[in-house]
Parts: sequence; C-alpha cells; structure tokens
Amino acid sequence: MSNPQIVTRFAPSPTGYLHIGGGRTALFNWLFARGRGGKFLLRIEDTDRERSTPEATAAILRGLTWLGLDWDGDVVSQFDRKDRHADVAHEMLTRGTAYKCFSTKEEIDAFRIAEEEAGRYPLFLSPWRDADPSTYPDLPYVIRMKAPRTGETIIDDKVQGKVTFRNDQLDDMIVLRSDLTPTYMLAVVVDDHDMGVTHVIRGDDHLANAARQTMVYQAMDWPVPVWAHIPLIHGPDGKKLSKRHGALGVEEYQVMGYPAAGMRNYLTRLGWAHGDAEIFTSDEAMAMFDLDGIGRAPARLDFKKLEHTCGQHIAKADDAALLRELEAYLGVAGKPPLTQAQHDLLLRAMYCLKDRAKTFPELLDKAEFALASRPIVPDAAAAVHLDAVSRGILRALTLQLQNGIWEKAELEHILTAAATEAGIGFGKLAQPLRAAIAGRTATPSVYDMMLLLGRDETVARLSEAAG
RNA sequence: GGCCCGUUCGUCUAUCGGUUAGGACACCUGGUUUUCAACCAGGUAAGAGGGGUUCGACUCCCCUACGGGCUGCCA
Repeated sequence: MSNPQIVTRFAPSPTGYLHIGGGRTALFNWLFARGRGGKFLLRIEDTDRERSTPEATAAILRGLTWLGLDWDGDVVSQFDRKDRHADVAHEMLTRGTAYKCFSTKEEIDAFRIAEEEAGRYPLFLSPWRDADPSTYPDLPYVIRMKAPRTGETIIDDKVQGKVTFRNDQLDDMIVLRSDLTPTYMLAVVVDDHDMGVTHVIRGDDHLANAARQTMVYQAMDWPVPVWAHIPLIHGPDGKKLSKRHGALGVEEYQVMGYPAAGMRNYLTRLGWAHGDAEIFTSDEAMAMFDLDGIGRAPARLDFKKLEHTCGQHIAKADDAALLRELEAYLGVAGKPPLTQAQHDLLLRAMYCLKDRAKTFPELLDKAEFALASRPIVPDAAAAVHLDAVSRGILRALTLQLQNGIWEKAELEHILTAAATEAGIGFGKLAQPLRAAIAGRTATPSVYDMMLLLGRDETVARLSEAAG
C-alpha cells in the first residue's frame, strides 16, 4: 500500500486568507498523496517580502486545518531558503546555463513599451547573454537563465495533455534579482526538487510557467516532476471568482456553518468525477481519486449542491463528533457557547436533529426546543397556533400528561385521544404543541421533543403556553 | 497584440467512433407525512456555431464565437 515515491505539496503565497480555489488545490494534492501512501507537504511562498504577512500564513494554516487537510513535516518557508536558491543560481552560472545581465529595469521597461507601441511582441533579449565576462561593468546585475532559443518545450500534463511551447516565445527569465533574492521561478523549482516533490498539482494559471520551470530543471539536470494543472474555480456566473461573488476564503464557509466533511466532498466533486460517485467519505475519495478524473474546464460554484452535500454528511455524522464541530462553529461565528446542560441535551437530541439540517445554523434552528429555556417565547409563525381554542386543548392535555408513563407509546395514546376528543386531526394538535414546546413551527417530532425534555419540563412549557 | 487552455441538461459531470447521450444538484408533478428536513414515483432539460475525416461523430481535424490563463527584478 505504501508508495513512498509520491510526494505532493501545496505552496500558497501568504498574502491573504486561504482562497476557496487554493483549498481545492490543496485538497487534490492531499487526496492524491494520502490515497497512495505518499507525503503531502506544505510550503509558504513568502519570497515577496512586501506582500507576505505572518497573519496570512496563520490564516492559511487555520483554513487547511479546518478542512481537515493535514500535512507532513514542518511548514517550509521559502524565504528561509534564499541562500540555497542563490547557490543554485550561481551553480547555473558555473554550468553556463545562466548569465549575468546588467540591463537596468528602466532600459527593459523602455524596450517593452517601444516594442508594444510598434505592435511587436515585447520579448526582451538581453545583450549580455553572450557577452564576454571581461567586458562586465562593476554594476548591479541580475542572473538570467540562458534559455534555449530554438525548438520547443513540451509539458506532458496529466490534466491538460501534451502542451507545446515554442522556445523563441520565452525570454531568459531572471532567476536571481539584483538584490540577490531569488525569483519565484527559481525558488519553486529548487524547493520542489529539494523537497522531493514528484507531482506538482496546482492551478492552471501556472501552465505556461511549467515550460520555463522545465528549463530550470534541465539546466540543473534534475528530474522533471509530473505536472497536473487544474482549472480554476469560477463563480456561479461563469466568471473568474472574485469578491463580488461573495465568500472567497475557506474560513468564510466555516462561519456560514458548512461542515468540513461536506466541504471536502463538494470540493472534490467540483471539477473531478469518478463515474456516478457523488457522496463519499474522504477515505473513499482517497481510494478513488486520480489525476485523469480531473476535468479540463473551469467549474462553477453551486451553493445548492454544496448544501445538499453537507446535509448528507451531517445526517451521517457521529453524534459526538458533530456536536464538537457545531461548538467550534459557534466559536468562529461569534455565537455564545453551549452551557453544560445544553450540551448534554443536544447530544441526546442529535439523532433527531442531524437528518433535518444542511448547515449548522439550520441545525441550531431545529434545536431551539433544546436550547431555549422557559418562558418559551414563540416566534410570529408559531404564535398563530396558540389561539384560545388551542390553549384550551393544551390545558386539558397538561392534566393528562402529569400522570401517564413517560414513554412514546403512552404519549401517542394520550395525544391521539386528545386530538380525537377535540375533533381535530393529529396535525392540528402537533402545531400548538410545537409552538408551546419550542416556540417554532419547524421542529423535530413532538414525541422526540417531549421525551428528550422529560415530563416536568414538557408539562411546565405546556401549562405556560396554555396560560 | 502574441502564445497557451477550455466549451455535453440551469449547475457539477459520465461517455474515451456505434448509447433511447447516463447520474447528481436545482426545478416541476404526484405520493408519503406531525411541521421542517428526509423519503418514494415520475417529468422538463444538453453535445457553442460552421466546415471536414469516417459506413458512422459529443468523441478525431480545421475555422469562428465565447470564456480563461500567461506574456513582471509578483507569486
């Protein structure tokens, strides 16, 4: 079962929260590695000192943790490895696969602008590429890769297929900046190589980069990893996901009350399929997941399906685990924590709550009977069921409930008889009961609630409502 | 502008030259029901457009349209 040669990684840049698309990328890497006994590594691409923040790193780690995506080993900071990156850049120099370029940023910018205005492709070709080192000035320089100028570079991508790039379309990219810090193009390759990454699964915005990165691998004589560039997620309107679509950060989904297992399931199925499999656990997903099941087209977010998937997972969840996740939700959503009594009652009630909710807010709403304390204040919809006639029936019922045995068969007997006596159907009786017991119109079965609450509490609520 | 990728029901997708184009969500109808949720039965709904190749194309090729990505001393 163990397949030690498989190593994947997730490598976000810490410039904000964990994006929902990033979460899915991480998920795919995690599923692929874990399903094959491989390793899933985490690297923070923090070489951009201007935009990287420790807060963002913390947010990314929180997001991954909430999603249940555990990584192997320590989190790698790309910035911490800058010396190694610089060493590799200099080794490329020695190997003759890179060169020093003394062109200034201003010169290059001016060149690009001029070329674009002339309607040409602004491909900058450094005059220093083949310069004699004896002519080098004593000025700051960058190290550029000496990329092949002819032929083509082929990316054999597990998702996109074979993608060909003409080498004369690619410039000699900078690998080491004039301040001696590495660029992303160099850092990713060096890190992926050093970390032993075998499969690079990432967003397809990196597809073109893969060609340039391949050149770095070749320049260093390193084995090129297996590529899998997955399409980005789009908003419901098919446009690139942006702020106006609402929730972008993974943590926002936690705050909205979606369970992590449901999120994982939904995100796995978004852009990936394995026959007709729709609802599955993460273990099942690991067993099924494969790179060629990933679609080539960007997928759109569909909240209805997300909710349905989450509902299925809530219904199947273990009571205690679900309650634990519910309490975590309460925390992040800024809602008051459960008292011990509420906790205990909710745990006993979970069996009749979990199959009627798709999200935690819904579950909480159905659980109102267990959370509220007397006096029960009915909401507007429930209040209409507590008219004079209903209150009379409730009053009569209260007397009978004080004596009977507190078990379902007996309660059924009493309630059915009460309905018959009042000349109404059971449904007509159930609504005032709900209003009195829970203050709501949508609740679990009245029997479940009465049994859970116990005789004293039930009778007290009924008599209060009866007035 | 150049290069690259994509396009099957409203949405996520199956299909890997021959199917009445299947499933799921959503929606509609009916049923069940103690409200909500769930559940059962049924239904509406798709190969972007145009050319080829082929006995036969959703599937292979080309063009167009639309969407996306890259084109930084950002990642």
